[in-house]
Amino acid sequence: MNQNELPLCTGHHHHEDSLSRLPLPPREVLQQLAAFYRVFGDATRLGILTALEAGELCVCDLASHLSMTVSAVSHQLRLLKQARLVKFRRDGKTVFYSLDDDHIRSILAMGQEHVKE
Amino acid sequence: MNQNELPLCTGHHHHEDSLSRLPLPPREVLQQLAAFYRVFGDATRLGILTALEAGELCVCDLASHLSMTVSAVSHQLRLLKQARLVKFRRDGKTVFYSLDDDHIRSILAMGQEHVKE
DNA sequence: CATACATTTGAACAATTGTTCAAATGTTCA
DNA sequence: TGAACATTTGAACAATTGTTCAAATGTATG
Repeated sequence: MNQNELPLCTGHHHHEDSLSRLPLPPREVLQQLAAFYRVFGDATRLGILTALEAGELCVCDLASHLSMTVSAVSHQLRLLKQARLVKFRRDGKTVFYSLDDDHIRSILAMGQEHVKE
Repeated sequence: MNQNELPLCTGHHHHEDSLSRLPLPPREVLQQLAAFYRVFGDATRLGILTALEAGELCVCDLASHLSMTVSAVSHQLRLLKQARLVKFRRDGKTVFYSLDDDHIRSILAMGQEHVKE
């Protein structure tokens, strides 16, 4: 940050008081929150998530449904796992993925509603 | 995409039927939706948005509150404007930004709830 | 008009991200 | 065990992103 640029804000502006009363969430929390939203910020991952609204699916079916490489889908599934948006179970050779909880569904629905406007 | 990799999915798996009944949203819609979520996927922008929950603020106050360059904040405000998450009005030399509607507030609240878990 | 201040903009840079390809794991079944 | 299939993983690459710096725009006021 430029040391000379900060103090130049001399004006005591409209809602400066209420601002000083509002604590800025710690940087770590903002990063964590941003990381959460970022998981939804990719068309491939949204494709996976909306497909999983139909029920559990294996990697292979997801790939053919999205017309994407199995590898690419698997990489994205790893992120979705880490973010706890999907869960999985293994049945023999195939691994079935599904939405982790209904919370995810409502988040997806809300975004879709906003885009429609 | 690898042409040889797609047809290798020979298995007729668990919910393949319900999948074929679920239309994949067109790529354009998924991209649009992803772009929307992506706006929330940055700590600086989330800092701006949460600060604006206190009321309208000028660029300069936002910058000092976030301990960031005025320029950096202005760049991010441009994205927030484009995504229609914030609106603004000019009063003399200063420009006041505020949340575009209460819809944004509920989206922020929902994310915060998820992170707390 | 000239100066000062608030904000915006553009170019450049490092950092992050998504996909691909090739190779490695698991798992079943003959 | 060995062959076949489903999935995962790692390295590499292009594309995107956020910040910085310097310069440009507005806007009020002497």
